[in-house]
Amino acid sequence: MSTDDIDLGGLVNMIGVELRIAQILADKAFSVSQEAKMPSGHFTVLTLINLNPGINQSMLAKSMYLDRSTMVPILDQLESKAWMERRKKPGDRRAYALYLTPQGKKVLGEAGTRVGELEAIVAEKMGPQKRD
Amino acid sequence: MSTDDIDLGGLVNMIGVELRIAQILADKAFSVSQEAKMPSGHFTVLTLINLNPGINQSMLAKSMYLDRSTMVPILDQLESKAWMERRKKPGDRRAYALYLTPQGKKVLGEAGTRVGELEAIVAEKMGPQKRD
DNA sequence: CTCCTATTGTTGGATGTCAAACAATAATTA
DNA sequence: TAATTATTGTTTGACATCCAACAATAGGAG
Repeated sequence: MSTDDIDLGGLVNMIGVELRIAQILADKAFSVSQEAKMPSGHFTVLTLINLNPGINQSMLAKSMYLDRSTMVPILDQLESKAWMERRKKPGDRRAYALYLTPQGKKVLGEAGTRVGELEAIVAEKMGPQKRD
Repeated sequence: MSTDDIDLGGLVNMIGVELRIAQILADKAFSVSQEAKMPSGHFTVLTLINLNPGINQSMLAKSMYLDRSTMVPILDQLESKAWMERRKKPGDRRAYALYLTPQGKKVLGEAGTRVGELEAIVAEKMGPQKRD
């Protein structure tokens, strides 16, 4: 019995399930191909900080649809690699202002060039009907 | 500073990120609206067993793009609710054959009627460009 | 038949995520 | 101004998921 023999019924047309499968495939393709061992989420974080220097953690989390608390260990890791840093925000003693370090910008630049190609591969892999 | 003010750069066009956001919204809408407190994955499991009576755990996991090991606790829960059962498979002493119980079919039927409406709501919420 | 390989379900460890609670600080209201 | 409410970053606990390993069983090669 191969996977192709399974009756998916109306399930294949349910939007939630479709999206779920598509996202899993996209994530998998990304992590497999990325030799710079950076989770896809970390790459997104670096990109957003680069585009929005001084952004705080809550806004960053919101823009990625992640919880604030989820952001904390991610930023801890990126900061321990010295790819970005938390600076105290002038005018709000609760918040941090996030900035990429020079090393962070360098890493982001190198990884970024590969992502364009990868997206094309993922799009191809999903097939035309799913991508559309 | 609202979320709308964040510069997403080319990120919005990256397929992986788009899918991720779409799926999160879909899942959230599903779980919020579902008064029968069943995670969306559990609903999918019941549907697939219903459509493929006697399917084994590995095939089920494969068809949902989940690991075999992930399936175990899900089935444990569904079985403890007496919504489906593991029967010994004749001819293969390693595998289980999965079947819905009468209660399981009843629950699935009730939940199923609501899902159609929900999918439409999710599609609406995402907006036409994202859905397409 | 006998060995070797593949498959099935399971466990345990690692990671990613969320939700709830918290203290510190900011913003709003009375 | 004083009191209340909201926000920020963090910790903790609960899940979901993956991967690697395992024992039991099945299938194939010799």
